[in-house]
Amino acid sequence: MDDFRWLTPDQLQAWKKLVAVVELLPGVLDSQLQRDAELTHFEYFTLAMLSEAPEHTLRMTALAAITNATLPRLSHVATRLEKRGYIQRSPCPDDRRATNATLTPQGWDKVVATAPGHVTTVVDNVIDPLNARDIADLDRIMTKLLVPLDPENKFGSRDRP
Amino acid sequence: MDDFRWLTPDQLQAWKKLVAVVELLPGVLDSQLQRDAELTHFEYFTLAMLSEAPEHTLRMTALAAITNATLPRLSHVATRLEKRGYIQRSPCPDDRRATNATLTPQGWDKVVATAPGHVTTVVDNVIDPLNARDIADLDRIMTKLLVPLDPENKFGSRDRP
DNA sequence: GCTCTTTAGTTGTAGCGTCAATAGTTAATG
DNA sequence: CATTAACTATTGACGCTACAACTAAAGAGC
Repeated sequence: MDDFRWLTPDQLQAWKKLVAVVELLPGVLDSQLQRDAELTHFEYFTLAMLSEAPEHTLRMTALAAITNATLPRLSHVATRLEKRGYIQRSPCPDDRRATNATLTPQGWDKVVATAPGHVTTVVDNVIDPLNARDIADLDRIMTKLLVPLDPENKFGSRDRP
Repeated sequence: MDDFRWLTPDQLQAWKKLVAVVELLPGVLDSQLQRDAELTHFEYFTLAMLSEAPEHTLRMTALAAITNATLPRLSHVATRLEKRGYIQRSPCPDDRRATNATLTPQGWDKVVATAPGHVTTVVDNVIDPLNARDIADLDRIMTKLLVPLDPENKFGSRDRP
């Protein structure tokens, strides 16, 4: 690490800043949501993805995919969200191995009540500091990064909405 | 979340991709380091920052700053790293409240041995997918994001190296 | 039809991070 | 000076995630 530079100075600098953002951003999102809604960002994002799904329902595997989560992680979170009455799980009729997760009316209300504060946090911390060109560049760069991070596009992160 | 768009489609898309990267990148870094060196990325980064410091020594607060960590987090990590013989803590002579963390020779060896594999992972997942313009854009955008994420520049993330 | 493999999901455990509380030290105020 | 406030660091408890092991059902090969 002393006299041999593995990354160029420009690369190293950009990398360190990316690391800083990756370390700091989750904390900012989590603490606002924890304070205002007693939800982690991942819990909120899970509810939000269900709220955008047809019939507010997705199979666990599909939900894990669009939330970029492993199945065990989602399963634990689903247990907690179900206990709190925000979602309900039911066996899938088509495939008896599968489970459907459905947003309950209370879950919908929770998303509706929580969204404004969360979006404000996102706007303040991510959208407002950037102009239109920055947003376009950010999108382009993140798309490129997701190729190796998610090689099979398993999580569908690179799809258009 | 249905008929009222809080973010424009472009903003929403860029935001979702940033979230995906923030969720996926730590796992990729952690699993390589865990597999090859039994180190978390944060542990490695902590050792690396010490390896670049004068006399391989930093005060806990300063170390927490450049690693973007809270003090309790660093304190726990320091306990583990000290037990494994990679760092040593000693009271600071100048300020009896303060503690200095110093990289041990074994800690230095660990960094030297671990760096190549880690850098390869970074290159494969972050540097190679991007061209020079992307790197410059990434640096510019991350710098802007760090303003609200780290308002007082407490962590020094925006400083030149 | 019967194995063998793959897929879907859950559960338990161990490890890491956050938060609140604490102790000890220094600086600021009157 | 004496008192209060602010800073530095650690600790313990609790919650969340990763990993491995496991159950159960669907598909593949013969």
